[in-house]
Amino acid sequence: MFANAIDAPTDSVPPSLDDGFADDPADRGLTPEQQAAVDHRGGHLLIVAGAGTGKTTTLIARLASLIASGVAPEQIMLLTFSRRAATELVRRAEHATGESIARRVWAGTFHAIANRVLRRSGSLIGLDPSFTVIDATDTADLLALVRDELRAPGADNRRRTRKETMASILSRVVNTKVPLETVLDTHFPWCRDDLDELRATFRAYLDRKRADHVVDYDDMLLLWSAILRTDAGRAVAGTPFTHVLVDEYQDTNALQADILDAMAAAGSTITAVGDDAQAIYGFRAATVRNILDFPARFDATVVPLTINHRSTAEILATANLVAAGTHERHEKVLVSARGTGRHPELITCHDESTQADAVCDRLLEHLEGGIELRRQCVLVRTGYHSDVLELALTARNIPFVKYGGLRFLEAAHVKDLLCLLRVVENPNDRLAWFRVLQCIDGVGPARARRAAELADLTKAIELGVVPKRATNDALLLAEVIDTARDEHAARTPSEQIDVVRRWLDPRVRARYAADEARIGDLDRLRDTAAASPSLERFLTDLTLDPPASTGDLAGPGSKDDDVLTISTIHSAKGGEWDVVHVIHAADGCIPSDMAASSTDELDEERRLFYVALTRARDHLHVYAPLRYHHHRSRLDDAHGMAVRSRFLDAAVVATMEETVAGTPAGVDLPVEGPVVTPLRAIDDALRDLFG
DNA sequence: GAAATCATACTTTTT
DNA sequence: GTATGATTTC
Repeated sequence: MFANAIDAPTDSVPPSLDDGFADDPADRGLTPEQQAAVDHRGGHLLIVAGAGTGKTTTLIARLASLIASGVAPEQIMLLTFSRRAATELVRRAEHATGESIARRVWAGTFHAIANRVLRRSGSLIGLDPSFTVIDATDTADLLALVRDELRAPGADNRRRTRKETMASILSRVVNTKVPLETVLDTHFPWCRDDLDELRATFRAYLDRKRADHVVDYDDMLLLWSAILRTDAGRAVAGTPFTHVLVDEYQDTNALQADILDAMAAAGSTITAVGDDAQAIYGFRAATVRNILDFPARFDATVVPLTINHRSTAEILATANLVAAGTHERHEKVLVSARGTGRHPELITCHDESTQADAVCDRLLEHLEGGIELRRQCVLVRTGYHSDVLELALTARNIPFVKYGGLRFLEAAHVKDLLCLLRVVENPNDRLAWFRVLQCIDGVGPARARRAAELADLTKAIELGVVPKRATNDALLLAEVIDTARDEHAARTPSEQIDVVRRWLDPRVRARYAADEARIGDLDRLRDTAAASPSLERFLTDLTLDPPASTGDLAGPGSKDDDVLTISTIHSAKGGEWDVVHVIHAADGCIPSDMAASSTDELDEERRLFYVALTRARDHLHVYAPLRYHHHRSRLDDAHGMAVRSRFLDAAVVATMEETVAGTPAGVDLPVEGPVVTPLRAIDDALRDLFG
């Protein structure tokens, strides 16, 4: 999955990104409304595409149509939400046009395209083109690092803003262009007292980033936008593109709208596609205003797509009712072109493990009915909601891949390796140095900071920053880095990884538990690196397109197997499945109790639920467990009572078929300990009798 | 003075 | 399972 969609698209087919049509769109006719969107010429265009209305199909057809009417692929920029979507779009457009356009169209996420623009034209604004891209956790780490440096000795020991929170605050400021003080007041009131320290930290962070030739996610957009605001930049990165197509426009932010503004000013015609009812990235400073204001801001033609080709009328009826509860929305009712089918099922489950069993039962029923696992999907609000289910699936030998919620790149040993590689690639990267140096026995934060400041390990050893007993170890590290960096040797990324691992592996084994599994992770990284042309590309691809599923790094083999998909709702955006199982439809899960404090947040949670429901083509099962384990709550280790999701109000439930799994609600069972079904309890009692 | 170790609290969603 | 703060050890 790391192959760059821009330059080297893969042939791998993601589980499902069909959006309205299971077959190739070229084989089907377009509806009149779709055709209108495809044929539009002249000015900017907004396609308001409700769920399942064939948005992707239309976008592909428009892309193909533009090329057919003489637009060179090089003049087209295609901005998508995920790299997976970009790869898939281009692949299908290629099929539709019969031309080899994959290497010619500029297709990718905003961030991936920004990377390409910055590598090429960053020097126009004084950016070293060999910069390193850092991810959100690096941003947080770097913020913590510079804050510690700023902190006066003997300062009070009050609890300070968490580093991840600092990163969120900073990101919101950058992406919304709203002043820090206002952002604190509106979104982070509990950090208000930290205003001064935050201001100073953000300034120091900025200086540090620039000095180290390091670029974070928000910089990618910010600097791209800045380049487009120079005459030279516009000439190189703007004017050459006569058409810019943007997918999922409802989930873009103010900065991204600015970029489109600049592209339009440079002469590009913008086509935006999106659905305000599916805006689910407000937490990342995306704003629905972008899509609502698009027609006025760009003086654009609006073409709505209202015919749903995906779901049965019953599923759509339920989803429409859920959407109707959103406070600020555009009135819009989707009409199904699929005809009638089964009613969505609402399964009230006694508890989490009953829920897991109920899901497995239905999965297998559908499988016997001829619907393969790959045509089914389990959707969750947060990654750990599927923990219990995953155990049950494993126990029943049902294979699955999980999308989203994966923290592979955040595992300590993985970060160790990546930082080591970053040091090889960019000697200025002091955050990477800081981490790498602490892998040396006898070097902690204090020494690491001083040595990182020098950004030169040999010099640090000479100056005695490293304690005597660690000198040999440090010399070995310096040698390994030099060897991997040696340009004359012209090593491949995999070979470079092998070189640094000669030093790193023994330390990973010594330092961490479950060391063989961790070494295995490093092996898999090594293998994926084999596909990258350079270390820089490997590192950049990894941060811009982190492994999204458990299968992404697993290597070949699973491609042809019939595998179930488990996904967070966020990661399922744009996907569709014949059968969809939405689990944990309980208050506190959906909506998440982390996001239930304001109307806006609740509306976003409701849209999230709507997105989940509208992924289903034929069968929709919604599960509401009445008890579940609060893994991470203050009621630690207690089984809490759950209430069915507030989005499942009486009117919505009336459109569904209600069933019960496990012990009916209201029967009092032991709250603690393993919950058993009555039959099992009887059997257990018998077994006791048997002795 | 700095590093290693222990104890405690916290854990949404993602480019 | 991991990040942070306090405590002990080097």
